[in-house]
Amino acid sequence: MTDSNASDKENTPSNFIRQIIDSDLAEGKNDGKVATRFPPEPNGYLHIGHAKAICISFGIAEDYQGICNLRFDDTNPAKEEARYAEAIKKDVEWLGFEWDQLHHTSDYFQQLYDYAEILIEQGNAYVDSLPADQMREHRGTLTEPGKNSPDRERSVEENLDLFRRMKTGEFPDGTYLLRAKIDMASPNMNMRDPAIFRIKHIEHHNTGNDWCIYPMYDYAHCMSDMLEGITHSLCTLEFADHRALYDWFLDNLPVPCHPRQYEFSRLSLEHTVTSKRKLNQLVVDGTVDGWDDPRMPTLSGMRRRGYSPESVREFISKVGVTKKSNTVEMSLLESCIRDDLGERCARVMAIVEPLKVIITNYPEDKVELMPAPYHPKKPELGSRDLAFSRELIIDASDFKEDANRKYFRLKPGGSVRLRYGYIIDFQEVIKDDQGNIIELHCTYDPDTRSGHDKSGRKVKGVIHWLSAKQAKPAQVRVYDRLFSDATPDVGHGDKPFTDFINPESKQVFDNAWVEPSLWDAEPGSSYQFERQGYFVADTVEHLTGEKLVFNRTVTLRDNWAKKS
RNA sequence: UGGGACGUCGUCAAGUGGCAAGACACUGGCUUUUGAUGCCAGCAUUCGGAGGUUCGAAUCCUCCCGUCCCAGCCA
Repeated sequence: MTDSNASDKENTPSNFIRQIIDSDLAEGKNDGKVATRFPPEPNGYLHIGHAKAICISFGIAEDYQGICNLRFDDTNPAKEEARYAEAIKKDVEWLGFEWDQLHHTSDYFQQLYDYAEILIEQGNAYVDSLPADQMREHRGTLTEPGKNSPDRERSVEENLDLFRRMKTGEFPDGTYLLRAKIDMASPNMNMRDPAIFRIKHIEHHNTGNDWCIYPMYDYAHCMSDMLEGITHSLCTLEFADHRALYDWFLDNLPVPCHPRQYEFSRLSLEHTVTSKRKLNQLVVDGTVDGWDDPRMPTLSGMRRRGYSPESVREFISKVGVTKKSNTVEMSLLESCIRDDLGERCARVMAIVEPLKVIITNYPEDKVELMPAPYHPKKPELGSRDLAFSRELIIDASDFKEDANRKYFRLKPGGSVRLRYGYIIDFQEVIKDDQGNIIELHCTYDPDTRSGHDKSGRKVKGVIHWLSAKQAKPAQVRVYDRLFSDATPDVGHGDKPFTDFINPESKQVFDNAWVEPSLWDAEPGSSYQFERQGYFVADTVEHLTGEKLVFNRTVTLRDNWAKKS
């Protein structure tokens, strides 16, 4: 490693933003410093798209030995709440990042106000009394220039007087508006005399009733970046048109530095939606059980689903950073979590849909202990003994009455190996009056005990199982994609995205059973249920040693299921 | 119809004038007491299209086509 700027850079794929920073550093800009920020509005929960923004800004700060601030962009008290800010902090920390400074845009309200007076004194801002609807008419359209407001040539003295009276609360909401005086004919709509401060007689979660005028995003954002000494202000593509305005404020005001804004494309994921408004709708409509429902692409939902922060960061790294609109396949995310969990999770036995199996040639009260390692490739994870007895439970899907040759689990006339146990041979299927399968009768082959096989028998199928008497009851929730369509909110004309909700996105199994070792499972701990997938003990409803509740994070890859 | 941005494998994505990385997905095969994992192999004669410049173009130029974003006193 000869590059002095980088600590971990070689582990992170480069991208156009890092190339810009590299060349800025090479030119000696910003005294060789790199400062970024993550500026969420505390009006909702963070989702996987925000994870990308977080990883980019915090990741760059880490790799270039710079700083990254967390800043709550709280300029609209009508929508923001302190509880969201708390949730956001938790999510950022969960992802494994530490902010350098914690700020609120509202901390800068006084400075923002003072700079606005300078703008007025310069003749670069004016107080407008145009009602909202007329202002819209004056703005023009995408192809037609706008018209100047009648108040545009108000004197500096009058503007200053009005602005100060706006601040003191003399006027009701919507009566006056401070606007930048730029160009009503600009082809860039953002430059047609944009609003700087509006009147809102609303209590702010951070500043209380100190203010009744609040700055707009475009003004507050560039100025906050400047006040914090941000060097690279990284945001998503839809703000590209705002860059001209971002620069206009900084170019016209007497400021000590001029941060540069760069835009990257937002992340979209197949079979879900990433828009706070739509996610909120799912919560409000009761489609999901809350912002942290394991089906939600929110970070709190993914956490509850069992995604690890490492897997999310790996996913974001693999997705890359470009300016191209993109929609990533769910399979990439799933492969990241399988990789991570597969490496470190204990393998355990669990039965989601039980089917009783009686081993007819096994003594009534006999119990044998079968040693079973927790991980096939990591002996250091240890092992436990599984009880084997006359009455067993297997998964209903591991028996099929009319199975073809390709099906090599249990079937009439067939044999199967019980993992870490014996080979059993099918004898009889027992049904009730309605023809429902009640239980299976099988015999075991004493010569086939796992690790002590004297029979030389080879069977193709291996299934997981539990001894009925020792097993612990559990609830298992099986989650699947929230939407059946890959892009529920794109390309469906007038059809709302809610038309594509997957009715089977959540299945609850109340009669599930797990091996005794899971009695001690802590909330939030992950396991591989052998042959099924990765599951996590629910952080809300799972009670260690009392009530077991597991959520399916992701299935195991299953080539056989795909083919059939 | 104005402005901004973008078009490289099914999905992401390297590539910055010298002869198309990688990942996921997919398809074969080997190993396997998880139909898992692991391993091996295959998978863009072509970069939205058409011209042009050049010994040489995904990279430079011209025109065309397509997609996304912008008309909040939201961020």
